[in-house]
Amino acid sequence: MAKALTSESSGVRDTILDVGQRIMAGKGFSAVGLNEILVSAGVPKGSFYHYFGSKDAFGEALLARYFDAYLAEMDVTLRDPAATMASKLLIYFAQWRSNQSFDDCQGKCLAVKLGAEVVDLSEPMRLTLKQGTAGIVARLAEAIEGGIADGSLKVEGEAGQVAQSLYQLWLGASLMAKIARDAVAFDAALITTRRLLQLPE
Amino acid sequence: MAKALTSESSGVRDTILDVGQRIMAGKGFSAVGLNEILVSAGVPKGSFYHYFGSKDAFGEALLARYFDAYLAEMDVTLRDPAATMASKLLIYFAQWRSNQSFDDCQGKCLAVKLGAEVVDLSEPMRLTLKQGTAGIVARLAEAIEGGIADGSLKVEGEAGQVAQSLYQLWLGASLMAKIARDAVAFDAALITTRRLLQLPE
DNA sequence: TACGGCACTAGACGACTGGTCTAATTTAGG
DNA sequence: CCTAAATTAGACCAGTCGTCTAGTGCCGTA
Repeated sequence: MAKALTSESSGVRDTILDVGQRIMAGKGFSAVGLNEILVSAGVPKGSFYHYFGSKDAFGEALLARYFDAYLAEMDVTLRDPAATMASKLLIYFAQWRSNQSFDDCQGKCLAVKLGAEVVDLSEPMRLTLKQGTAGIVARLAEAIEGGIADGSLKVEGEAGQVAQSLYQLWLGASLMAKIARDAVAFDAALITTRRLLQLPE
Repeated sequence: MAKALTSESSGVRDTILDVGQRIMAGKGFSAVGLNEILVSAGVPKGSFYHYFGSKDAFGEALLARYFDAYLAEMDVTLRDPAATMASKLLIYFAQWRSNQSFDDCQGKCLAVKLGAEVVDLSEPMRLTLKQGTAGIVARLAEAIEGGIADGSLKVEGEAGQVAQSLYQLWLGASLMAKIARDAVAFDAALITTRRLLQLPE
């Protein structure tokens, strides 16, 4: 019955994760009760503690799964051999922007939505976040180095430092976009991104 | 009794706000119950609803008060006539960094800590956040224009766009600092800040 | 001194939700 | 058909926000 409503990729555990991610991406971690997730997933409460040790452990699994998928998609975007590194980076940021669009629902970036809240709540969740964001920055740094190598972009200073700054810039832009509920933050971030990578406007 | 523990600047209302801010800056909004705040403040529940209509209204007052104080302090920092605009901006960001230090408690920036969580929870809180952050960006833009005028810095493009990007950059840096629990994010942000303002390293 | 009215405090209470856990049930294997 | 593991049902109580009724103390006025 309720199963048909979900993607039902591989059993109850993933269903809970799917639904939980959708709801928590909207309302945050603490504000969402297990009940809401479980009812919406059509899964009885008792099952939850069969698959997860606690709400915190659930949050950790949720973040880990999220970053796995995120990094995999990022690799797809940045690995295309038919494009310059600079253009692939611009595509990546364009995707970022549209992922945070307000049409479907605002903001699927869990680092922004849950990061600040969860970091002081659970050490395992913090470490998962730390590892995931480090992976993103590392890929960005690699892409920048690739762009220098293929001549499609230039940076002042170290690629790693620029990568870190770019990620922070877009993280902050996502937060501002959520606060202001418009996209001007992304416009500003994009202009600054081009400037830092010394790309034509 | 319990009064002596607080600053007791001007009555119960401010005490509740003081204590609430301290606790929520650590644990977030939803994760903190009124009880915890009120017990810690030595104020009975009945008083709370005399001063505030609801928890949401309380959060709104909290944010409004926070931004008032923040903008006032920012004005003090940026208004000193004896320094160049560039050096005042650098002082501002140095203050930002030390405000988010891990010694006392990590992170007093409520825009980072509460922003993403609260924005989808309460429209009044969102608008307070929007107004407050807009005030910060406006002052930053003004300072950049002043710095161009006094010759202490230069920017490519519009001052407002650079101001917006700088704020986003530091917002993101604060989030990363919370996640990683170190200050490398601020180092990166500072280097990029100097670059965007065309200041010597 | 007496009174009336107001600002505020006190904290019990209700209706409900939170996460957690144990006991019961279903399911699968031999 | 019996055992053992996988899964579920729902009890459990501490905690949630918010309401409500007394009660306190302090005014200004007379």
